[in-house]
Amino acid sequence: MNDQKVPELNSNEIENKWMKKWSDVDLFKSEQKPTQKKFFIHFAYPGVSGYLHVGHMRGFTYADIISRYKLMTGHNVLYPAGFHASGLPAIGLAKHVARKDPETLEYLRSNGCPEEVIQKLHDPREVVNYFSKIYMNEYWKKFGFIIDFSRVMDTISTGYNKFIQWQFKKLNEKDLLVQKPHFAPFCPSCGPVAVDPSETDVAEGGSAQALEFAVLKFFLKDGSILPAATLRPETIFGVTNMWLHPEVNYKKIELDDGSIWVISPEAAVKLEHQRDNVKEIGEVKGSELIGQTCRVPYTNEEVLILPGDFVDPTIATGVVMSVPAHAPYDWAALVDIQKEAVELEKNYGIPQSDVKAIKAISLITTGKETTDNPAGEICDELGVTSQMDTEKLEEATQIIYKREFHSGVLTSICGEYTGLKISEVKTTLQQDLIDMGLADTFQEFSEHVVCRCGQDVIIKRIPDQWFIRYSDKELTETSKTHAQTMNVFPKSYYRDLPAVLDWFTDRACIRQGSWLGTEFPFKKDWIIEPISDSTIYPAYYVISKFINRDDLKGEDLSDELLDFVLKGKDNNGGNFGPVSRELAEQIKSDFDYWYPVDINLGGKEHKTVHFPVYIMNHVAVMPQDKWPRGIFVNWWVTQTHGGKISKSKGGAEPIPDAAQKYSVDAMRLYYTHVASADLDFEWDVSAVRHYKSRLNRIWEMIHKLRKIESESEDNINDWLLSKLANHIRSINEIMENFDLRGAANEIFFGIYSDIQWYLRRGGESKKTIEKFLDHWIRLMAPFTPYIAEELWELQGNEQFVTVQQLPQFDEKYNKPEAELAEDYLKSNIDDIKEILKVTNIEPKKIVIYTAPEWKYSVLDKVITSFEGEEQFKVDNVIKSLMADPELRKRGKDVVNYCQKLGKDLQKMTEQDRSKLKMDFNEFEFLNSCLKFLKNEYSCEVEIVKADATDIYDPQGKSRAAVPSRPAIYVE
RNA sequence: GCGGGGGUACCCGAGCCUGGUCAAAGGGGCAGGGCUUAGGACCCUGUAGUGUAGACUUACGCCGGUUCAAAUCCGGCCCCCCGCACCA
Repeated sequence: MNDQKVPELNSNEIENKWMKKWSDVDLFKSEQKPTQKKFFIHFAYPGVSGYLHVGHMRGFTYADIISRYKLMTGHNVLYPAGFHASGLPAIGLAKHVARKDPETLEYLRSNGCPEEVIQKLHDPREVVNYFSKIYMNEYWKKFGFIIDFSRVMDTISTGYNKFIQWQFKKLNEKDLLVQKPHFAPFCPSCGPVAVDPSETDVAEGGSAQALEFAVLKFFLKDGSILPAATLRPETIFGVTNMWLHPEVNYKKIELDDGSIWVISPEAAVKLEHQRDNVKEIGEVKGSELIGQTCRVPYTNEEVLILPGDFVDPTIATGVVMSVPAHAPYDWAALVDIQKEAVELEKNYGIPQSDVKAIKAISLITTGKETTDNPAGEICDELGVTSQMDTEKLEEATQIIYKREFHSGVLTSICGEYTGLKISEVKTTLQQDLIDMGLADTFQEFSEHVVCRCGQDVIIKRIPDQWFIRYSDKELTETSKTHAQTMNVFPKSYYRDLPAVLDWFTDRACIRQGSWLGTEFPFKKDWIIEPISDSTIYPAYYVISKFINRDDLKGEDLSDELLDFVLKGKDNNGGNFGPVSRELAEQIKSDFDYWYPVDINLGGKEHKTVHFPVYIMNHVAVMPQDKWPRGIFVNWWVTQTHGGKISKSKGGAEPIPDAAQKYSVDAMRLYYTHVASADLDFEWDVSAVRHYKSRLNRIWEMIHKLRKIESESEDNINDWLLSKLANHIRSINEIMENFDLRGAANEIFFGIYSDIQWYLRRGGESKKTIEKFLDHWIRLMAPFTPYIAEELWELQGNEQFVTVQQLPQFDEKYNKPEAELAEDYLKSNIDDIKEILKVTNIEPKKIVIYTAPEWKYSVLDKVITSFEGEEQFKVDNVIKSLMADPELRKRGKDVVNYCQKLGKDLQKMTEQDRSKLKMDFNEFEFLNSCLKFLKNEYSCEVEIVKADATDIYDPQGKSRAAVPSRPAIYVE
């Protein structure tokens, strides 16, 4: 115990040692073991977009801990992994390399990518090849994952393509594919582009949203249409005038229904891509139209067209309707223009009186406004001075929009719509107007989007886009019902899932352009988009094993073979082309053994996209007994001051560097313990270091324990093993609910503090410690496998701890009395501590008085009677007690004690009471702790019975002694 | 907007479903003590307030309610966060 020399914990060395030993014997290759329960777990395979960061390792680590736990609880585990190569990420990186983007090159170099590799990375296939290896060797193997690498696959191999095409044929057979028009981002010179925050394709506007504007048709005298775009079609009832930019040369466009629209040139370009047969037939300058009137659709009012310099021709149609009562911008412009009525008359010949006569028309009431001009009201409040005051106007717009949307109601000027809520009327009114031929729609981004080539990105209509029909009622209902039978973690997501499945609507599933992926079987040159090609892919892990070892080729995956393997259909006489019947049977048998998936683990970003389609596609194309069994969602590791860790911001250090610095075990423990799975946490280097030192401490502790050679028979040994047994019981329960953090807390902190107490109490039994260490090390193994293997070997074991079984709760070690005794001792120590604190005494002598005999017998009787009677009455017990002459002598004391007991008992739980009933000799136990107590306080300690004769009790404290709570005197 | 989550001590973070054992686990930080040549590591103690005896008072976003009893259940309010579609 005193010898401090402990071999240093050299983590990197240990990691390499065990990594090699495991791989030498191919420990993690999964084969069928028909007698064992199988467990199939995988994580949502990462997109190949370059280096991963320390945050990604969180989820992967969870998957590994669960795998290892299952392995150690009698399961045959399959934990495969692959790479999602389709879609944009790999191409995105390759494009950046190809255009020699300095940031990208710097990023590659700083992560240690060799120059000769960088030379090749302009090719997306090279990107996939290179990074697959990095993920496997530098991340997953290093972290000790028990992944079966013989099954690795990616989504751009021939075999995978065949598999996905098969899936789409099945969807089609089930009538779950449909064609209809769709709007998608499009660059007039580059074709389809992706608009997403990573800005792979776009130079600007990655976070833009596609909006659907209502276009209201205002009729000019000559019958042509001024189409005003708005997000608030209901305000049509409040239109007072129109705004056109006087300097813009508006285009006259003829649509295929013969109508003529007057819109800005920018809008004309957009319209061409949103409609068929659009023809430009003329041009008219804004100023030429100003001063004319036009007819408001539906209300048929005639309103003036006025000049508005604020009108932006690049937004929507470049035609704006004015609703001053509810649109702060319009109000401010109206106020401005009314001030300039004189010039207006001069320049455009509009009578001053007409302009000045324009009054805001209110059509919405929220019950809160004091005037019939809410927009004007807000502008006054915020101190808007002119239409140039854009910041305040923006704020005003937000306020009024939000308020009116939530609590607004249409007023009596709105005809048949009077009294309807804004939140409800919006869509119905828009649809009504469209049906009457008075309105249309127009697709537009919420902000400017600029392509890498410099052109503006617009929204294009694709007339015959293919969709997967997730809106299908039966599919949705079946999926919802099934989801409720799944093990979904955390619980919040389990509750959420039915709503998500309901909300999930048809999804455009193919696209054109430079994307990696599988060609859609029903339309040449169109590629299945990357969400849709990764839904039932875990099934492919069963097949990839055979392809990887060359039992068959990717192109051999015929529809017949896949039907046979995945659906058990055997309808062409067992002929699978080049694949032998025997091999087909073997693959099928593997599939039937491993499938369904028990846990699919992924980050929270998958909650509304990947997981729902994962469930729905299984339900759609697989037999019911192959539908997924469980989902585990993990939240993120964020940047130190919040926000996503991102490469561009130079976030956290590369994974291999971190592993080397902090050790794999420490990082694994950090991910697991620093927060629950359903919580984001910040990457915190100093916290990781703390976990490393925690492991160091455990390492040293175990080395110290191993030096103990003696044997003792104290209560403390029973106590330690009992505590351990109960930890084991609770850890097993906790792990069944996948509360990894809770389990880690017990193993690395709870058990540790127990062994500390054991030593402090003078525990020193070699036998006990051996037993203890055997269990403790096994418990650590799923979380910190390297250190566990090393310690396991140190303890003289020859097999891997990885493949041992976790200890199970053993009733024979459960000793409630031993635990009660230590708790009792601790509570006495607490009391003494409290007394010392309050009195500020440096103790020279401590006397502990255990309760007198008669109190024990009173307690006994009161408890019995308390539990025997439904309506407990102290008086009844007192009566029966007084029958005893011995007690009668103490009359008053007995009554007092009884009454107090009665009250206490009522507050107690069953468990507390059962403790009171335990056969426990306080006096003897305290005496056995004398040495310890004297040591703790470095003073004289005496244990006496309160009813012994001639006791030392200068302050009469002994009278306070009751069972389980002795009196204490300190001097 | 639609859907969901959350506000706990100096900080992170358990507990809340199944009310009492909760002045609230665990970790970190800070302070004191021990150990040590010193530092670090490690161990002990403290970390809402009061208290010369093992307690009491005030506390889990705010207000109110249910209950013998509320961090936990119910109602209202304030504030914060996340996902929302072609993006894995």
